[in-house]
Amino acid sequence: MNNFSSNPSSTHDRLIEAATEVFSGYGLTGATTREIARIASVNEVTLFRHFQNKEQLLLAVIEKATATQVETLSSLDEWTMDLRKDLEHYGQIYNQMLEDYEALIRTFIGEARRHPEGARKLLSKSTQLLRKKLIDYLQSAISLDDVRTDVDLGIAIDIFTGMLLAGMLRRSAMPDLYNYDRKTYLNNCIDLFVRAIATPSYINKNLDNHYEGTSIYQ
Amino acid sequence: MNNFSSNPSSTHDRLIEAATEVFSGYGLTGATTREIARIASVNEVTLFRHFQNKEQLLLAVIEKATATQVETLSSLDEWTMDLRKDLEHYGQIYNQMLEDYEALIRTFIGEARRHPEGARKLLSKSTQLLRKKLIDYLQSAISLDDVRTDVDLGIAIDIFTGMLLAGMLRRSAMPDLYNYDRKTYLNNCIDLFVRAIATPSYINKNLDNHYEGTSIYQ
DNA sequence: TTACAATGTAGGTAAGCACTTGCATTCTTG
DNA sequence: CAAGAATGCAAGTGCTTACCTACATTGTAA
Repeated sequence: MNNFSSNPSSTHDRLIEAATEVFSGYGLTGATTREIARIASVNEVTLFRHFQNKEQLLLAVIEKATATQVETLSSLDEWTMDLRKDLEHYGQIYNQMLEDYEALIRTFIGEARRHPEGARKLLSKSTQLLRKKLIDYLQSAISLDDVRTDVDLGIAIDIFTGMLLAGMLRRSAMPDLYNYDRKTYLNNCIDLFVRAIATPSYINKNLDNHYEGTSIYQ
Repeated sequence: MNNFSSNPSSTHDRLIEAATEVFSGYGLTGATTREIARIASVNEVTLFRHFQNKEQLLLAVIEKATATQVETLSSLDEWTMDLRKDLEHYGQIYNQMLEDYEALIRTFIGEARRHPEGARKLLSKSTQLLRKKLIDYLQSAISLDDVRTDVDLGIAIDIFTGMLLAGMLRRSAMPDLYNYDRKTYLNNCIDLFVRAIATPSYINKNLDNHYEGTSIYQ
């Protein structure tokens, strides 16, 4: 469900798309302007007519990608206030985004330390947006007595998104090594997370089938 | 015949060390044999006398790194059978390993898809060792009624190590963006994880200070 | 001392890279 | 149609790369 591109036929946009593909596939240093031009079905000289150099092209790729991500996330705002259901929804969207941009994300994880300063900052933009949204949501879930008051929401969110990121990396790097699929992993993440941050009352009402009869609480 | 020994500061070993440093810092494609030789204080020709080509050198680097990791993990076997304490211990060791090999791990995450087949398999070796150990441990914790029976241990472990991996990546890529330190993050991961997989009885006995008096279980 | 293995030095090759120049061709638009 | 803008094409520049060849120097062990 790759969702780059807005005006596919313009040379400028085709170059950005091609660059996204090549940067993703060969890394920032491994990508060549020749190959990018070839993929865009454009002469290499044209590439340099549109972008001053390779780095400017990279910046354009980043800008486009983060804009798309932010756009996707901004359209999300309907909460059902059912903790487990809402997290599932968000988790799915976020996970989809991770998979769409898998190659690019990998590339940046690998080269973030040594390459353009702006890259990191631009990348963190969509991350921060999601983070803020989820924190606000969990805050309201606390008001409903669904989430415990002694949870550090910022860290919890980072752990949650981290689980999904790590899952994506694992899945795509060694697909045959683990005997469960994306959906199963996602469900386990959410179950695990909800169980970890929810109040006993929420857990008792919504989750436990195994232990409700044998509870030691009294 | 070439009979290069494994003398501590032998040319061979110095080359591997230097290669580790340069591969880590510049990426697999970005690393140059010139720079590796320079760091090893060795002529570039000597590098090619010891390793047939750049790729063989890379394989040697991987082999050494995973051997070190496996060695570290193998020396871990004393469990106290205090779930939270044991996970804390393991989490610290694992996290330390992640930080020690941060640069190399980043590089491989970035280039695992397009580079030597053996790399992935070698990398997964130490991962799998740890995974197996932790699964066995959690299995015994189930016997003690500390961990719920309806937890998929394999997935749970992957989620746990994933949280730590993601934390390391986040910390090292954008250190100033998050207002908590490694130790705090680690503690939160473990708390969260234990609370997610433990039985109500374990949680009640070992964790809850806030809710024990107001439990809705009856 | 002799012999040999490990290393250094100097120079080179063939390829690939980002990026440029000059000019011809097409496309768009008034 | 006319004119300017966007693109193609051929060739080339200067640099860097992995890797090689030939020969000289050192350290070590018999």
